[in-house]
Amino acid sequence: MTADARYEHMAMIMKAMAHPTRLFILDKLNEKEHCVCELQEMIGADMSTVSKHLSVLKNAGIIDNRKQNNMVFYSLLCPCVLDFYQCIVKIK
Amino acid sequence: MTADARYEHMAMIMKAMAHPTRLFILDKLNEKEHCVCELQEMIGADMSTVSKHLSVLKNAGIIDNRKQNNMVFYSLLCPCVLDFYQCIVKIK
DNA sequence: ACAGTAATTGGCTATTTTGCCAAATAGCCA
DNA sequence: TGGCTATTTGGCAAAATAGCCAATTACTGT
Repeated sequence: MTADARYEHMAMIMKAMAHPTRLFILDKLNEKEHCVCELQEMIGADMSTVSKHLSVLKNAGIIDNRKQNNMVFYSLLCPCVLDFYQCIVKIK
Repeated sequence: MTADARYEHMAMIMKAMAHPTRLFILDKLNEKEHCVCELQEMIGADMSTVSKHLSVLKNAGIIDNRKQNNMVFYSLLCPCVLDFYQCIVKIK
């Protein structure tokens, strides 16, 4: 993997996280898995909007999902992404 | 600071980092400070483009600068932002 | 099969981001 | 002052992103 490709890959993952709603979602999934409707309730946006946020995180490889009955539960694959929070609070 | 404001703030900082060129810049500044012209040489883009990338990082509070003669040297304020790299390489 | 709930997808518009060029600013040296 | 280099800023067009609505898919229970 070239250096360029590595920066592209990292940027893709960071871009996936770089949204207030998606950071909120990651925080919630760090506690336990949630279905889309639970997250929608907490966020208050349209369900399609929440679903699209989730697919951004899934495409980046940060979260995964499983189907149960007619619901889809999402879970956090890499809890380490949240370690970043400690660094960020030190900024400014 | 409300939870919403915290997510906004974190997203702003992550968005500032979420670009291949800006991640490259942070990597270089982690070794030592650099002037804009040195970074431009390494990156190969227009100097105005590099300057704008730098101002995005500066506005986010991640880097700082100092003037020396007619050059501007940039330096990394929060090396901890690079700790994130170790987490990202584990993804996918 | 039918109705109901959960989720995703397509389409659309508004907003933001990106990166170039050109112009403006600032500091150096002769 | 004038010319040179380094940097920033404004403006613009292309591309990406966000979030809503409507339509579709999928699974449940009757």
